[in-house]
Amino acid sequence: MKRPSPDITKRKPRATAADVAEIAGVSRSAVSRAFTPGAYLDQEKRERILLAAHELGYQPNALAATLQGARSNLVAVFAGEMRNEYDKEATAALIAGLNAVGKWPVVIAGGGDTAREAVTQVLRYPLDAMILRSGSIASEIVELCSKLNIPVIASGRIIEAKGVDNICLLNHDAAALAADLLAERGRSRIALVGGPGDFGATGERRSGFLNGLDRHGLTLVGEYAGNYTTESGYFATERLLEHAEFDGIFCANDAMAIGALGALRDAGKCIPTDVSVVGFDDIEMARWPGVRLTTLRNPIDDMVDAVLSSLDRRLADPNASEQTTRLHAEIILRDTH
Amino acid sequence: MKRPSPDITKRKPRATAADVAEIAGVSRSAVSRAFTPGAYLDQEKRERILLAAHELGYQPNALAATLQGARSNLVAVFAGEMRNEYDKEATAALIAGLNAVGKWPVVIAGGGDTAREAVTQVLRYPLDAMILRSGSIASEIVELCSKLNIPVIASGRIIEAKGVDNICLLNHDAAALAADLLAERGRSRIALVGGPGDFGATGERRSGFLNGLDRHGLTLVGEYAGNYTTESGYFATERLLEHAEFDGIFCANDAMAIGALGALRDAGKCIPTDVSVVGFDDIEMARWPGVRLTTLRNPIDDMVDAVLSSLDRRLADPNASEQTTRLHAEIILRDTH
DNA sequence: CCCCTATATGAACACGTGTGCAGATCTGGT
DNA sequence: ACCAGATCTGCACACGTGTTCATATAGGGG
Repeated sequence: MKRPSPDITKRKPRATAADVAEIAGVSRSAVSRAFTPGAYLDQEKRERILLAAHELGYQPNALAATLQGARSNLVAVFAGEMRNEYDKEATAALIAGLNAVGKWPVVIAGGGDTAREAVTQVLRYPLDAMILRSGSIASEIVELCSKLNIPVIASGRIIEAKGVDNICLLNHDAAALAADLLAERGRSRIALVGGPGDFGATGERRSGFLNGLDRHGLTLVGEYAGNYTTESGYFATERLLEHAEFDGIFCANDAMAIGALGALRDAGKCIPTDVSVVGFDDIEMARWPGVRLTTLRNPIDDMVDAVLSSLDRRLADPNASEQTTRLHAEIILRDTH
Repeated sequence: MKRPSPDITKRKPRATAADVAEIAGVSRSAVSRAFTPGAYLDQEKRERILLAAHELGYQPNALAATLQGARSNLVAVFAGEMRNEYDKEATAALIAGLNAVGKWPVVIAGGGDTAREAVTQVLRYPLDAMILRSGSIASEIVELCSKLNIPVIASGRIIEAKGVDNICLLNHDAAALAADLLAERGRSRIALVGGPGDFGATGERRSGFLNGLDRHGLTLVGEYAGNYTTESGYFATERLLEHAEFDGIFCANDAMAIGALGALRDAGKCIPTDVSVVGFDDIEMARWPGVRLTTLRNPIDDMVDAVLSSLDRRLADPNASEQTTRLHAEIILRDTH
């Protein structure tokens, strides 16, 4: 009954297989086998062990198991700043999806130096994979993971690197659909609220939209860049109203489109009679009464499915070649076009 | 140079301290010491080791360290369904806060049986703590954690149980402030959009509001329960407009208040001239142009600070007595009251 | 020269688990 | 009664780490 460490600040350690073995009157190996389906073990003995385990709240320590080569089932998710609604919805769905298949997401939020340090620290754990939902410091992360043989899955942007799987929307095609929509409504004086240049999808959506307009012989009458927040959409639209006359406007995401709706209404415009508004993403808010935004759905469920299947593939065969999955947007017609 | 397991499906294992020791020409112990600040180790040798480690991308396996009694720094966060904006914002902030102090959140989303199973699985890891942001299956979780000596911190609801710390807003007092606000504006015919009964804060906010009204000699002219979504706020307000005449309305959260704004405007009411609207939480959207909702701030930063300091306290002294931290709401005056 | 101390180093152990191995027991067929 | 095979069980090892322990080396004061 010796207590090697009478340190009062230390928590009583959790029950171990040896503890269970003792009170169940069996060997430690038997306890391990009781938790291993298909292992040879007397039925009556197994029940006795599980009962004892339940009493103590014992479960095998997943980390100790890792040392024998078992998968950790821990997956790092680098979520970035999550400043806009779409990012939050997508991350929440991804977490739920991982949970559903028995993978446990260790989530890193934020950016800059804090995130860099966080990623480094998290890599001290034996991760099954790293999922990137933010592009910041991506190349450093990829390099670190590659040294550690940790598969990387990028979602929402393309990262060209060895061993990185990509899941990304066909932004170009989707934005072209927005142009079709406005043209078919007979809109001819079109404005654009774009995004910041440091995000890959911004350029794809812009060029896709311009391409689509071109197919209908249309060009932009005005353009202003926001930063994907609602406030910036409001502000951008105010500026556009000052300098140009337009009857259709495409915003590179829904948050900005909702800002645009506010600015147009405050300016006395009637939607969609005076101006058609088309957004991008189909966030929850776009469905709300009083908003009912026409938009292009950036399909979160498809994204999660693709990430999970990519994860499966990579775990089954670590040497599998890189794979890029491109997702298709769907037109959602509501009341603003 | 023997390969005990030529299994092609198995990933090449990460570098270990022994690998680093070999290429640096030192003992394995020296490698461990190189990563332990303050340990006796020749300066030149330490540099050589760190260089070799960097080359291999080596970092000590945090889980193996756990076996010697080190903290895992893993913290489970049970986030629930995250159906409304406030939950998403609060969870994102909590994750970022944990990251900032070197704790790594393993996030569980969802509810029901899936969540129950998920919690059980996650408890196989040696967690530093369990943070609850959802009340569903709370009592089961608390019992499991108590057996495993894992401290539990509940945020957003009070859980009366041994070893559980609580962080919770003073909902009653805050809702009473909303009543003051409406009364001071001279509103006399007041309606309420409440929440579902299975959430503790709902009752506190309702009784606090009624109490506040009573202090001004006012009573409700109408009441309808929503489910904390914007759609339900819109619907509830429509119903209230059918059956009662009111000039002030309090909604138990901002999402429903925003729905109420939509319903009131669609009914031709002018805000705040005809009707004052007060929400609860101060989500990001409440600040948006075109919304500018008057509301009561449910202070996320304070919540995160309280959770972190509770975590600190619990880790420093596992036998510390339970602690309940009550947070204060702040009145945010904008354009709807 | 010796002695004491501060510094440096590697061997060995402990942590909790899964599993290979060898031995024990049981089953059923001749 | 005997043997082959199936079923069961415990011992011992490996996994990657931090730390104690004993030992070795260097430095400084007498």
